[in-house]
Amino acid sequence: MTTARPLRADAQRNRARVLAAAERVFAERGTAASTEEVARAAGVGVGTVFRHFPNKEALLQALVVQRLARVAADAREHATSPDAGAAFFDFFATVVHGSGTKLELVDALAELGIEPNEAVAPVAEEVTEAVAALLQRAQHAGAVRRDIDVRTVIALLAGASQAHRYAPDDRPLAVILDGLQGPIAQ
Amino acid sequence: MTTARPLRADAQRNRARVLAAAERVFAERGTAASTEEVARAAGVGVGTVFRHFPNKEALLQALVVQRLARVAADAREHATSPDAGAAFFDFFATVVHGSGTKLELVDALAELGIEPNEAVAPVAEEVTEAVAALLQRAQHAGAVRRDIDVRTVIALLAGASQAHRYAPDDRPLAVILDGLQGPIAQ
DNA sequence: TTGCAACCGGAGTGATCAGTCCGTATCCTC
DNA sequence: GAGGATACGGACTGATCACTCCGGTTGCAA
Repeated sequence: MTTARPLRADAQRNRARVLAAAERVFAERGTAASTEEVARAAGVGVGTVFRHFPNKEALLQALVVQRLARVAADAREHATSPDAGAAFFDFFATVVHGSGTKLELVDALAELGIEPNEAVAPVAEEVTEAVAALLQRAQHAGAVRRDIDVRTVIALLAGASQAHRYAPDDRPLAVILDGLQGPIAQ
Repeated sequence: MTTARPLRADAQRNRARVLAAAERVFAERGTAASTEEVARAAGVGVGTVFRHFPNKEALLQALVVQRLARVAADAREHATSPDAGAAFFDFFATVVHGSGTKLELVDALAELGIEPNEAVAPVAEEVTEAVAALLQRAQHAGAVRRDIDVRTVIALLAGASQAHRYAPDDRPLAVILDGLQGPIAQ
């Protein structure tokens, strides 16, 4: 909890550049891309990358945190909508469409032998809470079936994003959204 | 199309051992695990691994082919069931449950910069055809909505498997299967 | 403006990994 | 069971990568 002095202006700028470059590079060439490649894309030396992120794992984690934070923000934005059902479904679609390579990173981390740990946990919590709020409201409004929980919704978010990569149209998403409303009443 | 002479007995045995070991090792430790680790797990020298599979990429591909072949076989098995709807849904659930790390490998290949190429294409075709047959029958029987195609089903198979990893119960699957039947008739 | 702490770049280091090579062992044919 | 073809093991090689280190640069406070 040591509140460090604020970064110097150039350091702040470089940190942001590295993060942005890392997102591009890892999305395009996979997480096996070298740190040097990231540095080059950021217009920065490798030393600078490692000064801001002690190792590659930390860089990957920072990326995951950034993305999860965006999802949480998306969820909170949709929370203000008057139509509870639409809010939930719009949010769901937004995440899937904007996913790109979003959830691959989580897998990448898992593959590297890192479980969602202390660095990611707080944001994961944030996401869970924001989605839970959205879900509960939609369920109360009768727009979403009542027999599922946040955990299931988040799993389906990951699943829908994955499906979207295999068939980049909206049909898989449509099927899942229909399923979220409930089984067809015979 | 050069039909090679059959492998010597020990070569055949070793090839199978390597494949089995590779499946275990890559599932447990990710595809970044070294070839030497695979060799050790197979009780074999690295040279033997590379004799059977010219490079790591080829080994990964062989694994993917093996798994896709299993899915195709599963699909064909279910094709004989008298209940077209149950056949389709049972098949879907079987793949998701048995997936384990099944579809991660496809991603792994993609991450390595390899698209489903000539080596994988024939099996992919097999899977597509077998699933298409199952789907068509289920649609005719009125068990599955008519506005989706094989492509979508396969994408959902991948998505459901992914979701299953995040929430290893049957709720995500149930949602997707419900969605496959159709939207709730308001 | 000056002085110094904070930051930068990138050559260098050690470790790891995919893939090769060849002397040795094993299988199979006759 | 002998001989030749086939396959094996594992030390070795070259390339690559994560990460370090330090001489030089830059931002900022006074």
